[in-house]
Amino acid sequence: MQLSKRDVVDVATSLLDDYGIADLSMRRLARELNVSAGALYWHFANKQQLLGAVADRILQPLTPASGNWPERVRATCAQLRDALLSHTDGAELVSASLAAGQSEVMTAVLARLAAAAGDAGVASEHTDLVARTVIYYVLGFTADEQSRLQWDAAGAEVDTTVWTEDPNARFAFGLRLLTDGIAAHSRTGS
Amino acid sequence: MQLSKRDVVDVATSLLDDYGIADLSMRRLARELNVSAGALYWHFANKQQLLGAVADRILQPLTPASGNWPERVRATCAQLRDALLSHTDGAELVSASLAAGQSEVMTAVLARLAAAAGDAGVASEHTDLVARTVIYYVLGFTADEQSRLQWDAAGAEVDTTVWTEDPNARFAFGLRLLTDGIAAHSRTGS
DNA sequence: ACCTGAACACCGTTCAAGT
DNA sequence: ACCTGAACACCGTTCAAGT
Repeated sequence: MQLSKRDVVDVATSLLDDYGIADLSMRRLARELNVSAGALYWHFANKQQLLGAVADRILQPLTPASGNWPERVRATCAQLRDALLSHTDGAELVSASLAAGQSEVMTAVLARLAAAAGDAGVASEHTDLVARTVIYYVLGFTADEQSRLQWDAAGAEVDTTVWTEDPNARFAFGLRLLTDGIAAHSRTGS
Repeated sequence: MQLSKRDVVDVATSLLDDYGIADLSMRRLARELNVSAGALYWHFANKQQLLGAVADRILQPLTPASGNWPERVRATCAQLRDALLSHTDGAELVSASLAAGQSEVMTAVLARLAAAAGDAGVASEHTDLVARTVIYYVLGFTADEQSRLQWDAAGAEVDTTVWTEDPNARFAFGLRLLTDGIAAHSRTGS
């Protein structure tokens, strides 16, 4: 049976879920697919591009939100965080793909957030930066949260000093900071 | 001559500056130091820890700022960004070390920002999150900026679509979003 | 068009043995 | 105490050759 891009990405995703990003190698993926490592390079130019396709698979569940701009920002960020938390090292993988410019879905999400910023009254030359700032927050927060969750699941007694509050509430609080900041920059208020 | 931790970190930093993080390997570093690769493991438990030491070296120039809380936040962020931009892949390296919890200086910076948030009137159970949110922004923004700069220096015609504005002004604008958001959460106003 | 097999040029980490 | 040398178990990528 011939190898399809879809098969490759599916198996890569399950490898990611089971063993994490550090063990997601081209050679191991090829072995899992019963194919030689070189075969993957017929379908993908390099590993970065393959990881970008996995990132897009992870981000598939994201759909455009409706409502006023703060609702749309909150919904988009919540969807993004949920998608990242659904896969081992999801935040790390998507961050890397964003940095490499290899995720098309991420580009669409950025555009969605920039449009919301525009509706908030942010000047057009700044909407992209506002969108990126929101994304930096979601990726940073979720990468942190996920590494703690995974450490924890691995049986370590993570310091619970002041980390007692519900992660959802913490996430919402940090996001509120950003939406309040955006509102302060708008011509019309929230 | 005996190998000292300082020598190792110094040479690692110059290797980083000259060839980037992808080429900063334990074996290459050992070669540069005229030592076997195994020797490094007498001084550092693993690569992550060594990279943490390099991160701390990069962050050495950071000093506690003075002034009212928004001034301290701005100064700290400006210092951080400057330090990151002074070394090839600086933002990427420090981000990784922060995630791994291997940078002591980063812990100190976080504490500084949390204190500023406290002065802004943020409730004590949220100051750490506010500090982290600011750090996510600086690291995200600077990693973006640096990858564009380095792509550019490598001779590529990066799309200059709406990217025309001064990076310093863009950085300040995004940071303003955050400080405005913090001010909105304070009991006392800015 | 799609894939294999072998090669190239590397990795991080460990550890017995040496000085 | 500090380091070497060799080994273990891997990497990403290329490319002539096969079907």
